Amino acid sequence: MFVSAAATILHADLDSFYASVEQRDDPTLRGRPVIVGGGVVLAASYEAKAYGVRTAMGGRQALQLCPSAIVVPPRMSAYSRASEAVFEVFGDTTPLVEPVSIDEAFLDVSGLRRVSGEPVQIAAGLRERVREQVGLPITVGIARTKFLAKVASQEAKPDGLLLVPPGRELAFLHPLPVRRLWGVGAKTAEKLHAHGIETVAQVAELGETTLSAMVGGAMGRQLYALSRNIDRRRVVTGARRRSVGAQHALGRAGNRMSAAEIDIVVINLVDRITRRMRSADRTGRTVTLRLRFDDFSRATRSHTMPRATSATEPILATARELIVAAGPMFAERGLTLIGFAVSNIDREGALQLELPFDARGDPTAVDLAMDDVRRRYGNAALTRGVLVGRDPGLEMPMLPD
DNA sequence: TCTGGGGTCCTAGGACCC
DNA sequence: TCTGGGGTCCTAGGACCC
Repeated sequence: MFVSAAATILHADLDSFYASVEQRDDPTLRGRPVIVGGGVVLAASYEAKAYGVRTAMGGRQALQLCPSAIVVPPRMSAYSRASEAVFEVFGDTTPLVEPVSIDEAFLDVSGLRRVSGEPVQIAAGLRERVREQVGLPITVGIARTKFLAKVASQEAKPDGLLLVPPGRELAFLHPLPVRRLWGVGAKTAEKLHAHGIETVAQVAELGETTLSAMVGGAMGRQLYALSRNIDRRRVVTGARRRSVGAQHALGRAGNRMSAAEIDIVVINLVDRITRRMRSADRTGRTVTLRLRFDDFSRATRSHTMPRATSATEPILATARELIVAAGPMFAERGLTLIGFAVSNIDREGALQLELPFDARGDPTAVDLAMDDVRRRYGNAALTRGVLVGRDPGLEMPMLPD
């Protein structure tokens, strides 16, 4: 008989992260409803959540629900430092850590049994250390799959620990509402509700074809798998960012901004983005302009440059071209937000070799460079690549892929 | 009721190439 | 002369997540 694997995937998720940092740093906020943000709620303490306050809710509505709430402005650098400290604890627990966001991660603790004990003990120790060393509450879910570990941590919040034992998975999962399935938001839930589907159990009764007809191909396949707890994704380290972006909400004032004022915003955004790209040693080819208007409708415009870069100048030039092309929409629809993102980031392992000579004329040098790449990164790095010389017109394929 | 800032992935059409 | 199918890349929009 098939013997099921043990539950060794942890999903660790800090509780009301920003609000918890504020309560940690200011004792007068402890035990009281705290809202981080202003225009919108970025985070709410559990005391505020008890009044119905939710993340992303408008600030005014939040205060109507909870008039006694204390609103504090966000301190992003404090949250970054707290996050780093927590991830240090993660890294001490196991080398297999996959960050999900600033306040959550997956940890694979298989193979640690002899050194550190059972996953439940490891998780309990992790919670204790985060509490003692960083001063923050954290919830951990444990299961055989990433998806279920995440569902478990959601169920265990706040300040909890929950193991879903192998064999008990579907009994745990099936009574839950469809919104708990990863990727099911308001729209998809609505589509499912329209067919009378409210619980995961009801999703699991449907075939893949039926589901795909309801919610689209990829989502259908995903729902089919998740509702049966089929999730083969591993915990992976070192995943790379696929885009770097920044945005700025203008509010109603956006309507009255001159071209020069808009240009200042554009310069600022591009500068922030390219600085981050350079410090992370990333380059990108596609610049996307994101716009939002009075009625909250959105538009995007993008342009792909001939070569990946992190230099301010070409990215700013592209950004300005996109702004000029989109200009007519501003007056028409009332501009309220400008954002940019640079994507098409160099793939992991993809390398760009800069050779200080015409590579076409010196095959030996190319061979040497390729040998160097092989030594440093292995053959996998050579499946595809581009050689770039000092002459911008020089670009030759290294291998046909 | 009023809505910030940072991301990921999917879909679909058109251009272009073989 | 008239015709097919497959693949990649680019662009725009949308849903979702924290």
